[in-house]
Amino acid sequence: MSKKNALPITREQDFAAWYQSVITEADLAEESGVRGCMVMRPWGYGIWERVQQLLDIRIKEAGHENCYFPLFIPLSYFAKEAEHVDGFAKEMAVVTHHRLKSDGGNLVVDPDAKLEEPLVVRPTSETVIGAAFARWLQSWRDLPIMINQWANVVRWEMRTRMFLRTSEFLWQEGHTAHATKKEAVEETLTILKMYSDFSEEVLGMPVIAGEKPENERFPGADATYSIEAMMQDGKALQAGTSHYLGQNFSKAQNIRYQDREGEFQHAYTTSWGVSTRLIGGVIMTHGDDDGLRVPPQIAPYQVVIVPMLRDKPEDDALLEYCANIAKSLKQQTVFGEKLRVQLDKKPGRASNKRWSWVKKGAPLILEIGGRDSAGEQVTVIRRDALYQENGKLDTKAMGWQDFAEAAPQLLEDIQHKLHREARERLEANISSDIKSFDELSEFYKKNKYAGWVKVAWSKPTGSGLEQIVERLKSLKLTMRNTPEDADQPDEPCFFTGDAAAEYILIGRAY
RNA sequence: CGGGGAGUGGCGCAGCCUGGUAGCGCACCUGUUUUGGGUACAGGGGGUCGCAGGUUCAAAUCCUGUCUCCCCGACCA
Repeated sequence: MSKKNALPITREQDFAAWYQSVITEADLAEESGVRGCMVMRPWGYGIWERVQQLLDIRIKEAGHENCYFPLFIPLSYFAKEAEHVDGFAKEMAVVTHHRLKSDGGNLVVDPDAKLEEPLVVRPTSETVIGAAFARWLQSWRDLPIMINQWANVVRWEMRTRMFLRTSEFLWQEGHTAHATKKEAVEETLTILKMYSDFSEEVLGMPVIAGEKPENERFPGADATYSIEAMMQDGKALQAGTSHYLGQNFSKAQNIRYQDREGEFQHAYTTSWGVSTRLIGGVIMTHGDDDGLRVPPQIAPYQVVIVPMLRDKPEDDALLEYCANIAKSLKQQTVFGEKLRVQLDKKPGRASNKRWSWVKKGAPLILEIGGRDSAGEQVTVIRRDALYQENGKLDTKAMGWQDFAEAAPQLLEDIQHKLHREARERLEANISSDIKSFDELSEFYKKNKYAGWVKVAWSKPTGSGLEQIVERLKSLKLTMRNTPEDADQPDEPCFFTGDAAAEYILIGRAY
């Protein structure tokens, strides 16, 4: 039976257009008129705030403190780390003047107000934070330094997509300095684990954590680790990265200290971040043809009450009934926090309001009309299970007190169900039985949503690596990462036939 | 940055080729009707056509420049 969906387009028809329509229809964000910059609307920003709150707790529990560094970085700071500046030079926004003047009614940049030294709008803060580390660090007693900041950064990308790659984006960037390589590597991996757990547990977004190949490293890093999520079209999304920077930045920026013997030593540093890109990941992990499905832990509202108002005097009594239920629900605890409830009092047809909450992806929607209040009931809609088998909307009437008691469990069920669904999809779409390049080519030609392929490889460097990258590129493929928990391969290198060093995941990527 | 497409009331579009100062659907407002599932009818408000310049008696329509968005490519912690 043909069922009408809330979105104008389905994932099957056109995944990219579907993604755009979720963002529009769920009121997550919109274009701003400035290239690659978006306005985040309350529902979209509310999800980001939840991500911030919950991740911030974990960052602090892991021993870091928050602080804030300036948006502008003197151009000269970038000159110090050669690889780093090479990596970012092509995408930096630069401030060169500090004043406008009126020229025949038009505002123009005042050429007399040129800055002595141009200021870069930070694309990331290693350089400015490194300069601070150099000041802060004198003695071995000052280590480790473990800080984090929540900030916006700007990268002038050629091609932008809402949430996935915007010119300006919001993120957290952690920066640490340690006395030993061992400690710094441990920190890098601790954060990788933190990101991976956060993604699975809070976002319900399954990921593969592992090390990026050399060619995908952060500019200036000795090692880059990532969590890679699989979108519903089978493409990979690099959802978070953790970098071991070795002594590259500390040597370039003179981040050093005197050890117990009085000798000068350079510190070992790390940096790591996740961004608003996570929201793009959540959309493409949990969204369906009726819009977004927000995992309860990050839903700004977990239960939305839609009263069936009729613009008549009896509305007052209905609203009072709903307000009481909202009050009672708000006293419930779920995931260790107070339940978040919204009573949607906006005038308008209940059915319109319901579909708007469906599209936004509120986990539980309660529709409450006169018949419900008379029977002390509520009508419950689960966003993760909208339809019955016959294609009709699945609504279930419950006593309101029963619902209030059951709500925390229902929300936990939804959280787990979304995660499990996505986890199964991830696992089902990693192929490890492809053994030749021709097969690989055929595989991605045949399957629209092919997912990833796991192969053994010899991990060459230099031109050997370059060749592999080029061959993969011809199929629009990239190496994602080497899964942390992968075994040692007992088969030859997929690309060269030499002895293999490790397994690596290959896929198309955002 | 290269190739393609597009910018017309809040949204989606027609008009542009063959210049003559805007039209449709949805949304919105008012009224009536209806109402446990995205009600129906009637009436109404709102735009000078992305921006700038040019051609012309006259420009949404032609020309030039520019900005933004979408798709493909290159690029991409």
